Amino acid sequence: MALYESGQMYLEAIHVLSQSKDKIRAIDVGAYLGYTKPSVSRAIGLLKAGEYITVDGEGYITLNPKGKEIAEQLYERHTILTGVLVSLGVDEETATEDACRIEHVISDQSFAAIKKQYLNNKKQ
Amino acid sequence: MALYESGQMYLEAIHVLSQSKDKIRAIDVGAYLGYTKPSVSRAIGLLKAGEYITVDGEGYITLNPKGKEIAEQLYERHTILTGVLVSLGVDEETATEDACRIEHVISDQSFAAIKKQYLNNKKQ
DNA sequence: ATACACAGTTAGCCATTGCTAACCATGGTA
DNA sequence: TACCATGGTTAGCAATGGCTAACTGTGTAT
Repeated sequence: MALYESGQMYLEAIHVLSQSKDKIRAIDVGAYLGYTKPSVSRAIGLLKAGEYITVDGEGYITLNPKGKEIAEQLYERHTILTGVLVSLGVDEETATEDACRIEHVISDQSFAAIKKQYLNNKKQ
Repeated sequence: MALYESGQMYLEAIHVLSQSKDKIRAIDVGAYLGYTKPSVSRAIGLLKAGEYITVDGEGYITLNPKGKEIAEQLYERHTILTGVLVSLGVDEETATEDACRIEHVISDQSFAAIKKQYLNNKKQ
């Protein structure tokens, strides 16, 4: 089961939400991403089928190890990329939006290079 | 008439090809992008309808001012982003691939910030 | 009990953008 | 003339991923 950009967004959203709430349902994810219930419902179904998440009898969503790994990786990309852009003078909102799109298309190699440089700069 | 990511790719391809050839046809664009004739045919039709390009009676394609501006802007992004990644140690091929995807999703503000930083670094 | 609100699902539409199959038109060559 | 290569078009399929409309189920409040 392939995971597309859209699926990654949902995983990341669940991860972010779980940092401030302990019970997350589809409706929360939809509110966070600005998507409608049916869109979320389908996406959640696909992620469940792919074993990226578990949805309990009450509709509460948790990330499986597989999903969590992806979500955390994306979130790290998001954080670092936003940090890089902000450090270059880009405003927070724009930086976040751009990071959100770039995180899905950049290669591991390029991200690693950017991260290394960013952390080095920060130290000094 | 809206111009989507795909349309931008075609404009950029036409621009790049016109730096080494003076007569460009749909078939050349397809070969460059790795797309089939029907895909290119439709895309060219849309770009023509949107007045981004002109196609003469023999099928030769030229960028209109409107299309040229977009193509040049994208090409600049491509060049700079590739340069940035390479300067961070990313290999040429990966850098180009990533630049190709990032150039379509990054904001003007973020790109300007990256460009400024890159040119400054280069000078020293 | 009836009614309403809230969460979720199902069915099905639409856009973008690639593809294959199959066709047309033009030009060169046996 | 007959054939074939080349370039382009048309028709229609598929995947991703939003959307609306309309339904189900459950719990609360009048």
